[in-house]
Amino acid sequence: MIAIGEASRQSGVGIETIRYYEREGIVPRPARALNNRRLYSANDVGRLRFLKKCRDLGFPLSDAKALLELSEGSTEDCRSVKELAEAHIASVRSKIDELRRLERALSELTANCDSGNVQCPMLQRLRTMDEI
Amino acid sequence: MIAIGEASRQSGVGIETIRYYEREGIVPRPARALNNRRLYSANDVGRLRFLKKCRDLGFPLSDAKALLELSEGSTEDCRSVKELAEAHIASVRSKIDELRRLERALSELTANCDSGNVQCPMLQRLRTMDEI
DNA sequence: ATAACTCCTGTAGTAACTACAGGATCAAGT
DNA sequence: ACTTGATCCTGTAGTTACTACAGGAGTTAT
Repeated sequence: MIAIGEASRQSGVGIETIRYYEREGIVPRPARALNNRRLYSANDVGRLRFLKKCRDLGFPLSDAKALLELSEGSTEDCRSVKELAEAHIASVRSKIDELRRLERALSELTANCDSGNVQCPMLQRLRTMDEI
Repeated sequence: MIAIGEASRQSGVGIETIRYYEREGIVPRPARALNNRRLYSANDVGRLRFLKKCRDLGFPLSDAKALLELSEGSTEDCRSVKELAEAHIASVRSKIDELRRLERALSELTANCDSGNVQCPMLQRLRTMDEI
């Protein structure tokens, strides 16, 4: 059983974040030492690592929590997992599309923007354009 | 001079958001009618529309504010505008790259995830994988 | 013994809004 | 004149997922 700092090091989840997950009920309350300090098992650290990976993959915390629960269920409901993951993939793809449109719009805006102008063409377009 | 609801309609910026921008000093305080209601000029609406476009383009509000101020200066500093815009383009591009990597990782994770499994391969990988 | 470290609780701050609560005022219809 | 519904006001709290203290207590190393 290790202290919170070591659990943080081993899982990659910040100390404050671990306590936050506990407050929010994302992870169960860990054991406590006699001096009231939190004590984490290897299992607890595994949970934190799992959450870290989900968050790194961009899943919202609510999804990460759901995946963790699915992962701890007796029979893992693969379909639910896949549904969550595919919804997330779709949202990632639509974000990519959106950002690509943005990138193009921005590139066009800056194309004529040379220093030395008194009237900046980019600002002018921003003032007058109708839609992005 | 129009009321806040009409300014909201004409600019596309929500009523609460307009008041928020006022509180935050992003836009100047508008005139007030005798009954204390806010009154917006065409100029005020123009400012809101400008901010809306910047936000739609993904500029953080602080950048949107800076661009608005540049846009209202006597000589528009095109170089400052371009710098802001190019930094933003760079951040958009890096977000796109990140999301692409994410998309690939997610696609791989779900590839073997067929319903009916008792052990979900995606969850297993999430439990054991080292890095995303 | 003292310094430096880690831990505790609890609160507040971040970005950019959004959603009320509780009340005042206004416009339109009867 | 009166009522109904829309709009407006201020002020506060909630959202997401943390992050950063403040102020105190216990632990470890020299």
